[in-house]
Amino acid sequence: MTQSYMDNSGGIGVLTLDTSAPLFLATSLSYGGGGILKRKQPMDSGGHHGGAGTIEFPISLNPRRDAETANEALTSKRVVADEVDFFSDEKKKQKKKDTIAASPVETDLDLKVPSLGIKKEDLTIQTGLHLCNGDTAKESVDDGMAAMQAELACMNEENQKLRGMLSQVNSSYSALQMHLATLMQQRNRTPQAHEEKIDAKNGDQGGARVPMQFLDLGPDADVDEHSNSSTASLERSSSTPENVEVGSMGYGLHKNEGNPREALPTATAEQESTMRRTRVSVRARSEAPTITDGCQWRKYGQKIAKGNPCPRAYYRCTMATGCPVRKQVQRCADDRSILITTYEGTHNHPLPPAAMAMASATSAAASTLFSGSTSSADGLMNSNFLSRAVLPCSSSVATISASAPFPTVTLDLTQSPDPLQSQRTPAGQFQFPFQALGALPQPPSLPPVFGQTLLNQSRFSGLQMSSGMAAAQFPHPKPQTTMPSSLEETVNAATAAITADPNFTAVLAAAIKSIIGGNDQAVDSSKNDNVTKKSYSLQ
DNA sequence: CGGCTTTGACCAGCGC
DNA sequence: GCGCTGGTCAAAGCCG
Repeated sequence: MTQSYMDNSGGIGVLTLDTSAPLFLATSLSYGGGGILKRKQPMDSGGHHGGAGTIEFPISLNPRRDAETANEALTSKRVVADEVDFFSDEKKKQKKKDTIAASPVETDLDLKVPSLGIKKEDLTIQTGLHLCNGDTAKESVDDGMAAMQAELACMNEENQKLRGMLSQVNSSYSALQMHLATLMQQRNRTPQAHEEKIDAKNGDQGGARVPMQFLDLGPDADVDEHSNSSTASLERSSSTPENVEVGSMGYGLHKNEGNPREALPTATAEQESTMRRTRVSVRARSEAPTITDGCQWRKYGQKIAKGNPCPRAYYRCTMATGCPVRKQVQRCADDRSILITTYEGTHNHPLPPAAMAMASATSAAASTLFSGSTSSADGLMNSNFLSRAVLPCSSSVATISASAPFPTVTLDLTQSPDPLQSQRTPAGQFQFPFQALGALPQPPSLPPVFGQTLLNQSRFSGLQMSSGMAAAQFPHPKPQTTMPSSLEETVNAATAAITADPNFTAVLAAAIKSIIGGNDQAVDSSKNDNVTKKSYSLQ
């Protein structure tokens, strides 16, 4: 028996459950509201049952929707089983009469599924019968019933497996979130010591203490209340998952004008200056002139740069007067379909959730660059983790260039094995994957924020796999007790990163905020028609 | 009419 | 010092 979990990046995916158990009836169950639960049981031409069937139902990339859909799916599968039982009990006699019919029979039945809240009239079951005539028909009916019983047993077993997997993921999230919370609390307990370190560090410079913060997740207007540390932001987000509206809360990436105590990665003035000039380059495939990053930009110049026939366009942020953020957009000379967007500077104003995605990503990348020695193992690890946690939706690579005039972090989103991962909108516009990530509300049963991060990680790490790859990677998983190895590795990597580098919290916070940031686009994400499928195989 | 894009000019940094 | 290059400015034009 094979289960395939197929996902897409646009909000609707398909969970396919392939069953090798022979089935007699071809049933198709659908319900309203855009969802589809479909069981396909292909029959051979001779009318005998055989071959693998598939059960498909939609799964969104939306964690909350995923959880809900998964629950629905589990419930729906029971519905299928129940209805098949119902079918057996109530219609069996009539069914046997109908088996003489030579062609498939489609019967619409009104169903009552109170647990799903589905209107009776929206739920129909279509049953196709492929039967032989004569004496073989009765045998086929009996075989079919037996096969159906076996199928029901298999489905029940699958339900248990899926529930086990869901429970496992939930527990993993909870454990990791607890770990994160513990680390955050430890960090909060020692701000004074942290400040004293800063004082000692600046003492030789005449006591002039320069607020150093590249990554600032707090709002301008309310520094005290929001205590613009990523820790506070993270905890607040965790504690109030229902009100996670980054934009409305005034969160944005901007230069810290306030309390140095809240500076996360402390740095020298030289470093600060360097960080202000630090650039984050995003490579993505897009037919659109620019990527949709949520900010408002005004073009102020265009140049033909040396070595690239494609002109380089210069934009500056116009969301607030005096915002120093600028970006350069240029197509790759080697591959014109690749759009290279380079961001520089930090916003001095709150950002809309959609813009938080990119801003957080770039800021996180830049912070990663300066979170300790970039040449150290930590730095490399963080960069590696950045590419996995901040940009888990693709096989993106975060690289740091020291040869450029200014330090440049390059996030390559073009190396996905599946070109659809580039999140192109129907209009061909590229949307930063974070928006797809951020568009995902919290699963109700999962811990907020961090759990979502990991959920996204696991989801998108899966997105990198083709069906074959997935099958190869998870040939015989044991869903009751283990989670996918990629998720496990990612969790381990996250844990190691957190424990290895205190500055990583800043990066992590930005990454999490990135994912939270685009919540308002959750609806839009479902409009994405581009389907990127992943597949887990359960044997 | 305001906002935006286009585009040539200007400036600064850097290497030779 | 000169030339090259990247980056920015600002006037002109376009557009809704």
